Amino acid sequence: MSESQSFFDKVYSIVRCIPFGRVTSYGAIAKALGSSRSARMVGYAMNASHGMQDIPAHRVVNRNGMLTGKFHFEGSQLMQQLLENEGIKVKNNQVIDFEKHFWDPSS
DNA sequence: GGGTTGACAACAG
DNA sequence: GCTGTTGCCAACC
Repeated sequence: MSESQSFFDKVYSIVRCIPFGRVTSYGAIAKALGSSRSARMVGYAMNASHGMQDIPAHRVVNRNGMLTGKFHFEGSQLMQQLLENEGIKVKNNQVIDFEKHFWDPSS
């Protein structure tokens, strides 16, 4: 139970640690988990995070800074709304100044 | 136990 | 520069 957390739990742990007004990418999280190539798993874990209120999945976007998973939210505009609420500008499902708002999970 | 899926990422054409 | 395909790895059927 100490370090035996599943891949999902690890992802949740990192996503939950994303500071306010910051975003990160799936690949960055996957890399932080030690599997830089399991970015898809990160997204899959997010899919299960729907029941997790402590998982700000809206702060997680793809490496391109695009809100790929916005369709998985209850409202198509919910994800963008949350990001804008944190001071992050979103245009056409894409985060503006993604690099500036990017947060390294290893940090 | 095997095959398919997937909120991505990297490479090739 | 953009579109298409492959790779990864764990979960789901």
